[in-house]
Amino acid sequence: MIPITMLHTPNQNHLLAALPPDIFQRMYPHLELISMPRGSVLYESGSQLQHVYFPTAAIVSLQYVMENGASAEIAGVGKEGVLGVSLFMGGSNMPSRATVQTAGSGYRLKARWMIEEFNRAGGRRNGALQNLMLRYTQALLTQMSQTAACNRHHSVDQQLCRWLLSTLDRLPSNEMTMTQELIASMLGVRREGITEAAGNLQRAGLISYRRGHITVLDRTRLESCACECYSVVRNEFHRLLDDTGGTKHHPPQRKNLPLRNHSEQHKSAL
Amino acid sequence: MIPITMLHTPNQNHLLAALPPDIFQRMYPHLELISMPRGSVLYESGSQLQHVYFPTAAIVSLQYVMENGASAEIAGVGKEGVLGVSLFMGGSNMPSRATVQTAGSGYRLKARWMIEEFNRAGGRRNGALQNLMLRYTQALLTQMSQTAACNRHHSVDQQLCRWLLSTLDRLPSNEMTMTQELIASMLGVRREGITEAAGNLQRAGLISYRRGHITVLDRTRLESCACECYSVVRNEFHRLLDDTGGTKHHPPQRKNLPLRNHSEQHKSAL
DNA sequence: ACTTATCTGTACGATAACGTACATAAAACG
DNA sequence: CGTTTTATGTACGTTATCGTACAGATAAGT
Repeated sequence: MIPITMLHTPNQNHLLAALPPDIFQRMYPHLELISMPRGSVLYESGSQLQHVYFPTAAIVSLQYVMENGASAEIAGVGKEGVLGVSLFMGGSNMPSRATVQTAGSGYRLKARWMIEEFNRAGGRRNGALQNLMLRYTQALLTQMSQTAACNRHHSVDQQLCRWLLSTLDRLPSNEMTMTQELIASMLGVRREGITEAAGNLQRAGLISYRRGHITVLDRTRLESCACECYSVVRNEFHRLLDDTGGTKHHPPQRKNLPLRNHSEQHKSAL
Repeated sequence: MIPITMLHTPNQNHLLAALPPDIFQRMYPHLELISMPRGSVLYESGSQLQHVYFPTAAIVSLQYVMENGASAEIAGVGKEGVLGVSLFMGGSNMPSRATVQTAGSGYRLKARWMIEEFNRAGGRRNGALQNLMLRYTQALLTQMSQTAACNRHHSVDQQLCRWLLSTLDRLPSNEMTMTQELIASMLGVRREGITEAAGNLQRAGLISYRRGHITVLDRTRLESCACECYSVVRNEFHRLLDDTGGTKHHPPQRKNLPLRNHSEQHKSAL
């Protein structure tokens, strides 16, 4: 068996991979590999940030927990992102809680180091790290906006599709370890609602699952059952973060056609 | 009558007012006073940003319009904020549309000037403008998160209260010019839903209204009918932006008690 | 003053999602 | 192996919100 340390390198995180070599070299000795077991909390809402986290294999959920205990995921972060943007945005703590949703690993960096490097000026423009982090934050902003609109207008079925797809994008295979209960708490709905929605998808042959394991069988059809929110967010991430540090412009990648939602009939394809 | 130009000065916008004198002096000649009539669109989703806007009296709504035409406000911006954060975040266009919700005026600044000043390094740390803008963006992020969670879990009645309060905070008086139709499109609900919710509030004596004009009569009780979201966002804005440029820490201002929401009985006070 | 446009009130069936309760099934554990 | 825990399925009444339709009321326009 290959030693586990060989399986992990910082540039499995897309942001770390996109850094120019000189900055990465400077950062490297400060990067600390950590494992992120499912359920662990990287930081609580309101607590002081000690580190920023760059997931490589793990998926972390930013969720807001309301006073009555109800919760809702407002964004997900995987290998494409970083946790703790508030650190360099000037608030020293995050407004939400960060919980590991899919176990894996990642790298972390001390808050102080991150802040200093973020504020380091590179020539007449600011540093590439700052540039990258701000672009990521902008993408995160889009993700949150879309979540807000999605929560307002789209059905649980559509949101489940959206969630499955964006989770899939952060995973190496088409199988995920995930209970319906957990998905329900992400989407902020009842567990029974997920049972039903997932049942529909399974009957239609889009996914299959067994006690905590979901396998996506037909990604294309899953996309056509999801609301527009999935592709809007994905396209924005590509637009902002695909050209790694360059200045050339990307046109919007592609645009999914409208599918089905609250207002129209749905489940027709299920 | 006092000439209208006397009524408008840049520092009616809190961000402009919080700038250190030297930066403000440099910025001043580039600030352009504009009027923002209701319904005008400062920018469309996806369009290139030509300016950033600092409202003084106007209130602007960031709303996401879905493919089927349904819309939802994801954040509001008034004299406490700025429009066009994407500009310095690295995306050159916004993901949402910015519509003037309450007529008024504001100042704008050419995109190029803003970007250059944003990236100007001040000593070993970056400029105060950058610092301020990032803190504001962080507050905006909180607002969006909260909107997402609120859309998921809170009733129309609660959301109306929340919306009225946050609008009130951006106005000089306790009266606003606003139709139910318009509020409905902000909250992303039916107009009839607002008629009912507003009727409840009026019957309870918290507000009074007549064809497009709403007057808040009892702010305190209105707060106790709103969901926690209102105070969470307000406190975060204070925390991040009240100590203008200083480094001292604010504790959370105050914390409203839980009130009523979907899960509990509501309308009891109405 | 009269007409027209716009805004507000009300009603009613439809429906998505909820809360609750309990049954079955599949893992985990001893 | 059997027992316990955990995950999933199902059912049923309740509720918030929707969609639609239309009536009355207030402001604006001519």
